[in-house]
Amino acid sequence: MEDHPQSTLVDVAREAGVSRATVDRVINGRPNVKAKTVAKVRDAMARLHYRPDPLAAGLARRSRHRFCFVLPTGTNAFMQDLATQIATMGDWLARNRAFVDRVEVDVFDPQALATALDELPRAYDGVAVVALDDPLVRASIDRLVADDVPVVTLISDVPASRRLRFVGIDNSAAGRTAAMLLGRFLAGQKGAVGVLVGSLSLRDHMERCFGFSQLLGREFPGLRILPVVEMRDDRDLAETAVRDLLKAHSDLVALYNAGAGNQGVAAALKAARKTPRLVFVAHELTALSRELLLAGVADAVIAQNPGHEARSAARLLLSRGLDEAIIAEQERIRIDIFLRENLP
Amino acid sequence: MEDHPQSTLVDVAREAGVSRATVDRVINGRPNVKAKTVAKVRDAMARLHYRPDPLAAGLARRSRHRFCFVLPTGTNAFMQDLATQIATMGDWLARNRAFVDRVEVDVFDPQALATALDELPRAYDGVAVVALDDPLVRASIDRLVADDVPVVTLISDVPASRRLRFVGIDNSAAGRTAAMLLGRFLAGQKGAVGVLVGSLSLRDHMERCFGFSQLLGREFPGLRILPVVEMRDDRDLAETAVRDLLKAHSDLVALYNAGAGNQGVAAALKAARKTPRLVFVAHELTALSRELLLAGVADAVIAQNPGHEARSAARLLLSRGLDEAIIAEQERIRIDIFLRENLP
DNA sequence: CTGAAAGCGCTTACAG
DNA sequence: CTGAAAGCGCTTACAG
Repeated sequence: MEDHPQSTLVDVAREAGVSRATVDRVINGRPNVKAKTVAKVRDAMARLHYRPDPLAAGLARRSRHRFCFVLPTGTNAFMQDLATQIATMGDWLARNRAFVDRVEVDVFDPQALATALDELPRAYDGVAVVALDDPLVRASIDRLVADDVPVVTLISDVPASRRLRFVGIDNSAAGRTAAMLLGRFLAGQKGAVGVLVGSLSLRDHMERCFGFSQLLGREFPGLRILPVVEMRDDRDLAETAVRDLLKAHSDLVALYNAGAGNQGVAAALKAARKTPRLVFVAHELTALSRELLLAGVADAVIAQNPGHEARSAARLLLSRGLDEAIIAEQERIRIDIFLRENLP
Repeated sequence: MEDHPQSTLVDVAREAGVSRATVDRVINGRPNVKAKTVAKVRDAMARLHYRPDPLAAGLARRSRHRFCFVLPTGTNAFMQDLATQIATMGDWLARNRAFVDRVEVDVFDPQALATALDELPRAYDGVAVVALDDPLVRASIDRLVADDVPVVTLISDVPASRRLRFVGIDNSAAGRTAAMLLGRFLAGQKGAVGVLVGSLSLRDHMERCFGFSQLLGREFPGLRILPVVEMRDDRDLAETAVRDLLKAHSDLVALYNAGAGNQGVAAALKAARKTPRLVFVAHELTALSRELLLAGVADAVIAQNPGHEARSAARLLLSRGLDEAIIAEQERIRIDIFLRENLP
């Protein structure tokens, strides 16, 4: 059992022959200390292997962290899950003197999102936003950052903005993953593949499509990708879209839904009663997609973990406020693949 | 922007008309307080929405947490990764006044592991152990727990023991997942399937085999599972095993390695140059398995995240020491599926 | 059964 | 440029 002796700031002060206030100045890089004194203190710190206690510092500073999470309105199951996860981490955050507010905005309206961001009190110590890649939104994010409010983008990125970081998955890779599974599950079958998205002006949906087409085209030449259908993540529009695809293409063998609205897709597939079943790959683990997987309607679900993403966003903002290092590996959001067998 | 006013213990003392020491007694359930006083304090706490500050409490208590992680010796890449991840969280732990030591033992020797556990200083505030499901080991774990040292099992469980919790994946489900992927990738092809493990007396390997056979037998009747080969996670033994399988079964179409030693499997597959390629599913994401995936030698890798597991074990032990709640969802270890396309 | 006082390791005015 | 003193929110002996 190893020893872990901790020397304190007082020990360093004594060793260096200065006061605690001076040691504090050196540790925190505050001004007005003679270079010679700085050196003395640094030496003492090194000799004693001093490691400051950030918890005590936080207490003395009475520091609090207020964060704001900006989420899209609506009943999308994934976003609801995300909201729940944010609420769930409240206790943990409170223990770290951190608090999060939530704001909801229409995700399909860049102007509304930009305004919401502009109206955010600059007293916030950090903002996490499910963004829209739009010049207006980008400008609003940059204004926040200019006002010294760190911003992380969540789920959907605005790469050109000055956000601290993007918390989400590589959506092109997610699309490629979907294509690989779908292609291999079809195993040589030839035919048409339908692709649905909420909107091609949503960066994440667009990137999934891109990755999907890219890989399918390269690896599975027997499969023909049909023109992408936008259905605004609406289950009725999705249902109609799938019905139309089935009607128009008798050789339809598979479906990839890069957006929400799986309820509609499932309804159309059920009504069609095609044999052999179409291969169907969807996104996000929800009560519904889980059911579809168990029922054998969906073959695979590509997912990201909203709990992980919420905590990661909070940790990043917190680490910024506390000036602490992060564990990079912990903040990498993975592309999850779920089959019926590895459902959590 | 919401307000988050915090009342302190002093506020509660004033409101209840008692001293801080008494409030402290009530908060922490210490004895020697009149029921009436307890009630007064409770009321005041409720009125002020008082929430104790665990960081300040930790400071005043000068509490430190010493944990010990007991890992298998050897050069197994996954275990090395686990060791690295444990080291990586040192900084974060230190900030929380926690420290971890590491002990290494031969994983194939129950007696050695039991002795190592018995010899662990009872001053530890928690132990995480990559266990062996053996009566000797179980008894040693139970002795630790009896001595008031909480234990979590890591990666491989001892379900009958009194361990606080198991940090790892559901290995039967992992085996089923492997079977599902392998079966679907074969897509109707008939033939023999080879299965390798390190040892059937390792609970995790055994459970993977079990899940694998169960699902393959049920869902893919065209595939014939060959008798399981034990190769002690040794690359040379693994290579020989695969060579033998290839020689003995001309209809071998797929391979599942539930253990380590993928290097040997890959070498044998390479030497055989069979067309069409065998479908090969392996476990754990390592430098090698990643390469095999990229090279198209392995079709899928079933994995667990050692960084997540190390942090989860530490969080569980820490939450025990601090008497704090955990976020259950965060401590669930997922069965990861990696294809070439979603490699991190 | 209860409280006054000192202290945990650091920071913050304030004085010089 | 530097230090003495008070304080962050809680706990710990000790006294009564």
